Amino acid sequence: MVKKTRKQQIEEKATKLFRQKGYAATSMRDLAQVLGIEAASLYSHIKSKEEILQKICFRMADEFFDAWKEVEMESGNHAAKMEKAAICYVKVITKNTDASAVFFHEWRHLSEPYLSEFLAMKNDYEGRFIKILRDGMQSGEFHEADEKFMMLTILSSLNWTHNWYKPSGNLSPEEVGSKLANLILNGLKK
Amino acid sequence: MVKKTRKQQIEEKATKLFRQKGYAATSMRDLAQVLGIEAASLYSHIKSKEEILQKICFRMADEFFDAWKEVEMESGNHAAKMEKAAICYVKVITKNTDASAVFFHEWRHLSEPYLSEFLAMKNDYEGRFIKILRDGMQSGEFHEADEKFMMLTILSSLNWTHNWYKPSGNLSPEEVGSKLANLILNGLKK
DNA sequence: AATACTTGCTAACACCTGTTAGCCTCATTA
DNA sequence: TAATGAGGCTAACAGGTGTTAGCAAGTATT
Repeated sequence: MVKKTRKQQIEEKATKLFRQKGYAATSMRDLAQVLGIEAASLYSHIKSKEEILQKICFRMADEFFDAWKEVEMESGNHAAKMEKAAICYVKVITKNTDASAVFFHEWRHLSEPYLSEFLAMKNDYEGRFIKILRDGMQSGEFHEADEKFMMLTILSSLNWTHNWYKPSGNLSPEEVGSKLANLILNGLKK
Repeated sequence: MVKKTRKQQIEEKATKLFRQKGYAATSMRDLAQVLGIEAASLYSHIKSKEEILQKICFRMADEFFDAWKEVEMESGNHAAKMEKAAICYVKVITKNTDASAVFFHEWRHLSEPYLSEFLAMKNDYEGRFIKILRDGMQSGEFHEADEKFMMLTILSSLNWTHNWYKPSGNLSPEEVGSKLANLILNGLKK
């Protein structure tokens, strides 16, 4: 167990609170209370409330991009690539469901220029999924359909993982990602 | 064009703002400004800020339950039932994407006893989806899999519709629901 | 022993929050 | 003509908001 700095502790508790109550509805006094200190004391460690949100959002974004490297190494067909993408994506989400929930729901409270930067990254990432879909359609591996529609639908299923995944459950992140990919690729029907 | 009461106008603008900025981050003064009046004047028409949220959430819930009646009339196999459920669900969402967004994201700001009532309804509704899945698995129509996992994944795809559906687009709600059902039932792969 | 860093405090700031009280005006109805 | 109700106003409330200034104690480093 590595010793955590006070700043890390603050970010951790803030992540939990932001998830639970939402960013806007969480006050610095709420956060301070959880840590057993006064609100003003927080500012010895952090610059602002929004700085915490920025850290959470951009750290998660970094992790998603990092995980994509593994996807690029996948040399199978497009279905294999899609499965790999799902697994890597879910792995990042399940590693920290609190931060993921904040990442998915609270980014809109970022102020400029962070908001624009965030949206650009989101767009970039979505484009990578679209590419797999497009390539798979062109090669005849996937059904022809609206790529963007497909991408949004697939990502929404993957995103939702943060809401129900429990590390204590009997499914590993890889298994969850694999099962999700299977549902997406092969559907419900026999 | 039916003449709208002031109260209806307030709820409409509030829905838009709650969606845009979130419930907690929307102030009564924000809302008043959009309507061109003072914040205090709002209280000639409404009881409280939360009352607006309650109206939005429970009206949407009612619409979802109403729409289910049509699902119950479906007499085909379980795949047909699932498709019908998806279509009816999407129809409700697309009819008012603003209210849907608030419904899906802001319900946690309801206070008791409304919160508990809301969660009970949510649970009930999810149970109906689970039943279709379970029946379909028992009859051998669907692949065997964790029902709750399946339900959550399917609903998350359907829920996301509010985020990208534009009434101005070239897809009708029925078509969107049908395409989503097709992806869920048959998957991406040929 | 001197220095710097970490961590925390109290007090206060300027402003925003939802909401109430009391009053006024205007259009519709009895 | 009188009464009613819808719609809106100003002023104010009690409390919450993020944040800063200035200070103090303890711990680790030089």
